[in-house]
Amino acid sequence: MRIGNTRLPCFSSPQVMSAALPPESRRVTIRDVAARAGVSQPTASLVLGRHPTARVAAATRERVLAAAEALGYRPNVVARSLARGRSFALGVVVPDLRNPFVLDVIAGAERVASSAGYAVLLCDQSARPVSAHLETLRARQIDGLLLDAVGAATLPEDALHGVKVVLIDEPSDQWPGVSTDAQTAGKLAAEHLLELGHREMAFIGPSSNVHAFRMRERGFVQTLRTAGVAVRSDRWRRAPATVRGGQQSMRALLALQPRPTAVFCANDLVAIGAVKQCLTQGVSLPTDVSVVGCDDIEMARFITPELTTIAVPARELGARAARLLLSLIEHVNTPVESHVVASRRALSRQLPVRLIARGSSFAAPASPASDIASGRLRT
Amino acid sequence: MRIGNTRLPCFSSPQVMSAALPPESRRVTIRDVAARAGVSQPTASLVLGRHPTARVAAATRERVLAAAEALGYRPNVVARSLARGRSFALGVVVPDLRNPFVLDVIAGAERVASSAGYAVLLCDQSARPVSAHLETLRARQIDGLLLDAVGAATLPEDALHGVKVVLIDEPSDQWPGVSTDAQTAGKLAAEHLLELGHREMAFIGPSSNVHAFRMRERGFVQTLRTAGVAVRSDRWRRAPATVRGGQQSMRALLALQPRPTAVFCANDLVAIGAVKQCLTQGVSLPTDVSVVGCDDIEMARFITPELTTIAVPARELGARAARLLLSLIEHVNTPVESHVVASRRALSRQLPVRLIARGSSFAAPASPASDIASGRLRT
DNA sequence: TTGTAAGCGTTATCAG
DNA sequence: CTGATAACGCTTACAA
Repeated sequence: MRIGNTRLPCFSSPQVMSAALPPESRRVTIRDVAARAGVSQPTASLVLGRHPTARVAAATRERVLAAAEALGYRPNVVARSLARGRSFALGVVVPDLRNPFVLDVIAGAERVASSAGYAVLLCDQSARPVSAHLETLRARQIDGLLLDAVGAATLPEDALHGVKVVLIDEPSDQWPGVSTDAQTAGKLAAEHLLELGHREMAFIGPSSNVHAFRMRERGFVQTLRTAGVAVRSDRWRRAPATVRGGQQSMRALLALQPRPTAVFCANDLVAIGAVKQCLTQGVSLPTDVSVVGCDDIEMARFITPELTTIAVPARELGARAARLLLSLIEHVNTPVESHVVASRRALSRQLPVRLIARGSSFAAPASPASDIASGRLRT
Repeated sequence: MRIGNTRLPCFSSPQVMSAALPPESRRVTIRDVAARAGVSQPTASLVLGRHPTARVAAATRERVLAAAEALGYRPNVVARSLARGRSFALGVVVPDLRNPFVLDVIAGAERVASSAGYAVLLCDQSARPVSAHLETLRARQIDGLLLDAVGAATLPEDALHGVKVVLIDEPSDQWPGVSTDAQTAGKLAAEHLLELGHREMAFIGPSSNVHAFRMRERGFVQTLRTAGVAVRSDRWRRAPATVRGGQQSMRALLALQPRPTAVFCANDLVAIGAVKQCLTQGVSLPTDVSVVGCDDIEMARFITPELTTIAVPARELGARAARLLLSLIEHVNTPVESHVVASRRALSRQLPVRLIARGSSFAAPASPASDIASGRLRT
C-alpha cells in the first residue's frame, strides 16, 4: 500500500497543475483540502473541525467546504483523537451478552452514542474479566465508560482514574448512575399475586451483588411481609439468572410439600426456565402454579403460556445512561457546572416499571396446592 | 484536566531531579519510561512496541522494562494507530442485534478479535443504514470489516476501498468469506420431514437477498422435488425473519385447505412464531403440524414443544470470520502470500450443520390433514 | 482574518 | 546497538 508517488508531481495528468485529485492509493487529508482551496492547513482545520461558526471569512469558508466536498474529504478520527486528547469512544461493559435485556440496554446506549458521533466499544464480562476490559479500554483512551451491573465497588481504585463513569442499575456515591425502579418491580409482582389470592409464595433469583436483583427481591419480600404473608426460606431459591437456573430451582420448588402456588423470578430468563420446568413435569400453568418474571424481554410474549412480567424500559435505560455520560464528558469545566448537576439529577431519577399481566399468572387454586402435588403422571 | 505544570520543572518536589513520578494528572508516556530508564525515547519504543525480540542490548531492555513496570506504563493505542497507520480495530456490521443467532456470531468474532488485541466496533444495520456505518468506521481507520449478510454486492464501489473485508454467509468473488452449509440445512430439514412421512410441506422465510436464507430454501425445495413431493406456491410464505413474521405466515398457512402438515422455517425466530401461532389457534404440535426451524438458538430448547431445528455453529462462524480477517490484515505483503491463500481456502470451507430432532416434529397424521383443519374450538 | 509553529504519543528511517 | 530526526493527520495557541 501507499507505494511510490505520494508527493510527486502528477506526470500522468499534466493539465491539472495544482492540487490534483490525490493519487487513488492515498486517503484525502485536510492538507489536500487546504491546498485545493488555496488556504493554509490550519485554516481548513478551523472550517472543517468543530466550531462550525469559527472566525473565518465567509468566502474562505466556502472555498474550503467546496474543496472538501470535491475531494471527498473525511476527517481522520484517530488523528483528531490524538490531537484533542479525546477518542470519541465510549466503553460499555455488560455482564452477559446472552441476556436479551442487556442487549436492549446496549441498543439504547449505542443509538445515543453513535448519533452523537461516539463509537461504542462493547465488552462482555462473561468473555473476559472486567479488569482486562478496562485495561484495553484505557489504552484506547476512551472518554467515558458505561458499567452495567458490574459491581463497580469492587473495582481497583485507579482502574477508573481519569475516565468519566456512569453506572447502570447500581447506586453509588462515587459515580453517577441511572437505575430502574427495581424495588417497585418486586412490589408490583407481589401485589399482583396477592390480588390473585396467592399465599404460598416462592422466589428464584441470583445471589449476586447486582443491585437491581436485590431490590426486586426486597420489594417482593417487603410487600409480602406487609400483607402478613409468610416468607419461607425453603421457598427462596438461589440460582444463576439464566433459563437453566430457573429450571433447576423450579424443580426444587415443585418437590416441596406443600408446594408454592406462585413464583416470582428475578428476571424473565429465570421465569422462562421455571415455566419450562413446570411443563416438563406436567404441572400446568397457570392453574397449578403462577409464574411472574421481570424485564419483559421480547421472548416473554412468545412462550406458552405468555409470561406475566414486570416491564422494565431497557432501551430507555441505556439511552439515558449514555446521555448522562455524554453530558458529563462534554460539560467538563464549562461555566455551566450547575447545569450538569441539574441534568444529572433529572436524568438519574429511577425509571418506572409496570406490570404486564399475561397468561402465566392466574387465581390461586382453591384447594391446598399439596393435593395435586406430584403431577408426574402426565407426559 | 491537564492544567499547568505539564512540562515545567518540578517545583513542588525538588529532591527528585530526573524523571520523577509523573504528576498524577498526566498519563505515563513512553517518554517518561525512556527518561527513567536513561535511554532515548525511540529505544524505549523499540523495547515496548511490537518486535519483542528487537535489536536491543539485553541490559538496556531490562532497564526499560523495569522502568515501564515501575511507572505503570500503558501504551496509547491512539498514538500508535496514527503512527502505524493502523487502528487495531475491526468493524462488525450485522443485520439485526435482536436476533440471537447474530449475537452468537458477534460473540465468536469478538473473542478472537479481542484476544488478538483488536477492538470491535459493533454496527447494527437496523439502527442506521450500512453506508452511514461504513462512513463512521472508515473515519476511525478500521483495519478490517466483517459484514454479516448485508448484501455487500449492493454497496457503493468505493465504500470499502482500502479496507480488508470478510463476508459472513454471503459468497462473492470480490471478497473472501466464511459460510455455513445452508443448502444442506434445508436438505436435512426436508429429509427429516420426509422420513416422518410428511408430504404436505410448507415453507416460511424472508424474501431478502440474504444468501443463507436462499440456500436453506433451495436445499429444502430441491430435496422435496427429488423425492417427488409437490411444492405448492400457496404454501410458500414470505415474511420477515422474525417471530412476528412466523406468526403471521403460520396463520395464513393454517387457513389453507388442505392444510400442510409440516413447515420448514428459515430460522428459529420464524419457527418460534409459527409454533406460537399454532398453539394460539389450538392446533396441537407436533401431532397436527410439525415445525422445523434453523439455527438452534438457545431459546429453541425452551419453548414448548421444544423446537426441532438445524444447528448452525454461529460462534464458530464468527470466530472463523474474524480469524480469516486477521490473517488477511496481518499477512499483507509478506513473503508468505501463498500461506494466505492456503489458510483462506481452509478457513472458508462451509461450516457443517446438523439436525437436532426435538418435540416440534412428529410423524405425519395418517388421515388427510383437512379432516382436522379448523381447530379453533379448543381454547 | 489568516498563516506559522508547536505539539498530541507513537513508530520508522536513518545516521552514528 | 543506539539515538537523533522526521513523520502520522489533526488541533490550537500565537503571531502576522
